[in-house]
Amino acid sequence: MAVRSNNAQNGDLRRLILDTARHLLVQDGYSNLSMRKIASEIDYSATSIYLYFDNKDVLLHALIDEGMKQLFEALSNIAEQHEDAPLERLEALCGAFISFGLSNPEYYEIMFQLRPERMERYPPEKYREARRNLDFFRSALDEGASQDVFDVDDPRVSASAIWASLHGTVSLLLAERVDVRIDRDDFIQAAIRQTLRSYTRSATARHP
Amino acid sequence: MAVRSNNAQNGDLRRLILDTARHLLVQDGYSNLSMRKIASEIDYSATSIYLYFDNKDVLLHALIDEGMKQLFEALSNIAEQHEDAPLERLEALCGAFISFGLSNPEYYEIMFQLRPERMERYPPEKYREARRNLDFFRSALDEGASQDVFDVDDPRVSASAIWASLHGTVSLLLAERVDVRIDRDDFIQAAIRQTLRSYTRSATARHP
DNA sequence: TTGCTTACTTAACGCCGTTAACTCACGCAT
DNA sequence: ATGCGTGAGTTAACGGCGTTAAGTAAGCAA
Repeated sequence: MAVRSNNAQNGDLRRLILDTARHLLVQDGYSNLSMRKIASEIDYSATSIYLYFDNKDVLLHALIDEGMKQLFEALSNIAEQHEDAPLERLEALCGAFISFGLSNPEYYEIMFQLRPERMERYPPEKYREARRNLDFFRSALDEGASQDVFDVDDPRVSASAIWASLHGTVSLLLAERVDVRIDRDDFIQAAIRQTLRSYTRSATARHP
Repeated sequence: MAVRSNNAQNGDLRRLILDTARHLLVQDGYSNLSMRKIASEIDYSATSIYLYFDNKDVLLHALIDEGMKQLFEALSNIAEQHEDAPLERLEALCGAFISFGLSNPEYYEIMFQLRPERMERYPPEKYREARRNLDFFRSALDEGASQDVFDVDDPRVSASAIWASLHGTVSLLLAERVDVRIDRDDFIQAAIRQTLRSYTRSATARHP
């Protein structure tokens, strides 16, 4: 209870739970994150958490949301650094996505790697927000296409395909599934170059 | 115990466990697969399983192995159907990989989506075997490069990058994370075309 | 017959998410 | 001042999990 007085005055136990959950997630990983641990970390009973979150999934969704916002910030920063150079922007966005995943593996796991069967369906409003991150890629493709830098059929589909490629790259790296004899940065560069090369209209153009 | 007499004579309880595990995995998914359920399914005590498998991870590895062999079969079949057409072969391999993932989601999950922290490190011999699957892609690139069909720097790296792209595609589809407004097959085709286009040396060649 | 081995079971430990029932201090109306 | 409702938090319990330690019973060898 002495401990408890550390807490911000009162009423925001919810906030405290969320902060602690984030902290434990990053420290111990998703698979070691439990309601009981979160509770004991802040000297409350496990059931207290249920006063503020319906269940573990809901708590998790709140964390996912934080992660999506962080990713949005990262991509947003990158995007405005290359405002009128779609190719460079797309390349930088790819790098930023991968780097976000590699620097925040625990967030990445809950954001993109949890199968839906183990999780309540992602609520639609949040889903929409999560998709904003994809829009950075779509816009870059769109603008690039109109400037004749890119050769794109359907930017929405292509953006998703790019995302898939980046997601695979991050996933394999996080799962340590890439051949150890392959240099990590070489692999990342190859993945990005592979992605870009598919859409860049070469100087000796494809369309006559 | 009446039930028990159904079993193959004796001694191959190990086999029975494995078959039951596979069955339950496919039926209920990885997240619902438990030692206790496997045991109760075959009317043995949960601890019996430990007479044949050191722990759940080891049992899982045995299942992963089965999956890897299945995938190998699938890719192998495809590869020999396009023996001397590296481009068509690569395209077919991509399609086969994705189709394997989508038709065997539970296998796919344990084979490629489990994070290593929740699993004992994949034993090196099995790791090597798993990598044989990647060799189909590497060979296609290799042969394609020597026939001047592909423009490849390092086939080992490129094969991994292709794999990443395919893995991302399957993962997003299985996790139902692709924009619902995008047609599933369009997405798959886009992903494959994106991958291929990065390596195909266009008729109006890139290198002068 | 005794004793060893093999194949399996029972009981238990310490985790987990979650529910139901409770306590108890505070603020308010009487 | 007294009683009461309410909100915030608790304890106890349920049924699940992986795993270990100890026990048991049948079969076989000497």
